[in-house]
Amino acid sequence: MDHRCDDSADPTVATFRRLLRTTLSMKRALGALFAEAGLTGAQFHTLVRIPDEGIPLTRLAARSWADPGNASGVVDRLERDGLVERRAAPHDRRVVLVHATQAGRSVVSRLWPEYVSGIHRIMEPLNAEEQAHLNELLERLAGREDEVVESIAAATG
Amino acid sequence: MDHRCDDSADPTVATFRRLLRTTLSMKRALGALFAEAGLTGAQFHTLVRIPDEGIPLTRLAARSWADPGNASGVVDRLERDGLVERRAAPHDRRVVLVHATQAGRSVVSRLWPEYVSGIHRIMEPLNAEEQAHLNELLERLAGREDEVVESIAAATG
DNA sequence: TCATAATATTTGTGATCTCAAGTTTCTGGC
DNA sequence: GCCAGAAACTTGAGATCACAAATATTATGA
Repeated sequence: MDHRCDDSADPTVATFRRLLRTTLSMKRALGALFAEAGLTGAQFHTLVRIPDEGIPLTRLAARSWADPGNASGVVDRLERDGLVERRAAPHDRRVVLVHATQAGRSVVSRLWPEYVSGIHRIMEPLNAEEQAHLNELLERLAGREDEVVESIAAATG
Repeated sequence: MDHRCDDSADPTVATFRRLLRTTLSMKRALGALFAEAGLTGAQFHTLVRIPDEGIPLTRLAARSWADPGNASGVVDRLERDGLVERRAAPHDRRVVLVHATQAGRSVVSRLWPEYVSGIHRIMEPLNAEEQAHLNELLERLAGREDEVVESIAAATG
């Protein structure tokens, strides 16, 4: 089926595939960083998005681009490892507020500089102007979806 | 920890996050297309990479950017659904050649045009020149990694 | 007030994914 | 010819992800 389904014949498909491929290899590179600290990428990205005041689980899920059901599991494991705790929300008994523990905060503080420098290393082949251009192109591709998600999240809290 | 870990303060981190975010939403959009045919994205991308002559599983894994262990499971499920079969390789009894069945070929033939048009719809916000530029930027980010993978794969077969 | 719709979370299923063994089968060197 | 080392797969554990069903709670409208 190669003769019929040759994506390299279509530059748009080739670009799309390169987008997936590049992103995947970047995620793998960063994963090694998290692994040193005993975290997964999902756990780090979830933990990092918890504000000091705590946050409803569903809103946390939106902030980390995850399904609420998935976020629940990630929080389970973070809680098991003592990095996070669930507290009841005073105004609404349906809501579970997720808080970072002291341990969780310190893990993030320790990992954050490495995370940033890791990303800088990954993005190094592009200068600031090119990165800005990349950002603009991606922004147009994503459309307005993140604003939508963010507005839903804001309405929830 | 928001005050300390504000990614929007660093344009490089923001761009990186946008890359992850955009790619994720694209994958989700395409997933809906595959679901109609009873396939997952991994299954489609694996199936599509099987040449008519068949291909060793490890090399197929490299072509679909997957771990061999991972690809083995995907092939399990494709085989269960009758889209693929495993055959012994004549020259090396360690090797399992993965072949697409007639059913597998027809699924791909049917899905391929929708796949391509779906990608074109996703990439629509960018014109050809912008897509080419995006491709070039991503290519530089990915470095030479895919050439390396491809060369390893070629040496294997 | 009360039935009903909407929300917030959890739980369960099926599929991936990464990584680390474990098994069988070559290959190269002595 | 024999054995250590490499290669091709498979299998298993732990975690994620997409999705659907179930539960608890709050908000709404007649």
